Amino acid sequence: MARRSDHTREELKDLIVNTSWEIIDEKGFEGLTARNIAKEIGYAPGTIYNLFGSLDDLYLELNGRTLDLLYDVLSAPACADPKKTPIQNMKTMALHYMNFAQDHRPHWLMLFNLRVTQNRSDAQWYHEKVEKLFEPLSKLLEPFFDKARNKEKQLAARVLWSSVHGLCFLQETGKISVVSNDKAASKMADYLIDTFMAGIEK
Amino acid sequence: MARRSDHTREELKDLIVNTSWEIIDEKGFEGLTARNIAKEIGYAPGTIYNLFGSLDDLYLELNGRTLDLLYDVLSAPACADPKKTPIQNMKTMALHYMNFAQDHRPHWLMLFNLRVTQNRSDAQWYHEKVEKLFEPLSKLLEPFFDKARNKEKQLAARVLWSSVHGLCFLQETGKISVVSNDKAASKMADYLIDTFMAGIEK
DNA sequence: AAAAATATTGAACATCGTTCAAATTAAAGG
DNA sequence: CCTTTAATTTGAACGATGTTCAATATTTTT
Repeated sequence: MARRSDHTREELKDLIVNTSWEIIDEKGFEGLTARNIAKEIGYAPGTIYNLFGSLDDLYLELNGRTLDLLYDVLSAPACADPKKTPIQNMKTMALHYMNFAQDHRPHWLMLFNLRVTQNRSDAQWYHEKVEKLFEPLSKLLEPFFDKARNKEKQLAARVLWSSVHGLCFLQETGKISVVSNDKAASKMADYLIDTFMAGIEK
Repeated sequence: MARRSDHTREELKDLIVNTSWEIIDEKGFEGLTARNIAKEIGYAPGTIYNLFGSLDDLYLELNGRTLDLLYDVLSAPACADPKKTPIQNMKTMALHYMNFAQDHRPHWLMLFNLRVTQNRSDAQWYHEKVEKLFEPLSKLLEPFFDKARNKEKQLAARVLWSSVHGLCFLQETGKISVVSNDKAASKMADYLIDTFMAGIEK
């Protein structure tokens, strides 16, 4: 039996989240079970329920981490290179997003897993992380909208973001196979950005 | 025990699919279990496995139906009204898609459920149904591309379709809450279509 | 009528999320 | 240092799930 002085409550929570993260990396979301986590951290399954009310709460925590990582990727300097045009930066950002989806596939998929946090009105902090996700793109859009059209800029950011995501999701999950070719996905994103931005400039 | 002369093999298959469809309507995808179906049709759970190798096979069949229904919606005359501009028709089509997602929510969600048919290279007939989904939009795009740019038209259709879907998905699942307002989703679709098509016309 | 072929059954298996009384460990009081 | 109280950890147990497959029941063939 694990001694309760082995970890503080907070340490244990971190341990569970970290271990869960690795399990997802190795075995995918399907491999993430209470018993699996327990075995890995050397505690009993019940312990997880002492720290997290349910696995859904743990999922939310994990998704929070994924959102943080995703934000880091989208807000990287490479996506806001002053030597490049905003449109070029947008394409880079879209590419980064798609690479993120590939590199962290199981974690990224988990964000959109319908089983996870389905009927829960997600925590406020979660919504804030989501909100932050639109900011890097919104900044790139600034040159195209004067201050009076700030609302439209927000709209454009969300629409463009969702569109790129839509491409990425259909491509990555293969549910509605949008493209046959593998590298064609980024080409589609480029086409979307070029066309959409041309429409805005008009 | 159900007598085996009650239904032919094909009748039984239809019975299972139809009953499953209703269960999903009433209880959502979570309520669709082998035991639930069996109880409803008056057979034992094992019978389902005689007709469908696994529940995944049944899911595929159900998704096929949803795709058929969705095609009917997108190819409705209202979405190709000759008295309206192609862009107006596109907006109608997008609205129809979003309404479909709302009206047949559990079935529509099932199309993108990651649990379903994950590692299976889906049947050919399934891919054909998916392929057909792009056609109505592709037709509306025809006036904007001459014959030499047919490839680009196909690309545009897929990009635009995926983009609208991306909006709809994020909105409907609430995973990445794109809009606060309820009816704002269709407004975003309109903005996307207007801007994207303006970019194409340029 | 007997035998062969086919269809149906439902108990059994492994697994899941989750609960909670009991056991264990740490802290507080005397 | 011992006893009592509080907090933590446990793991068997519950009700589910998808799936299997020997046994049973039904139909067809001989």
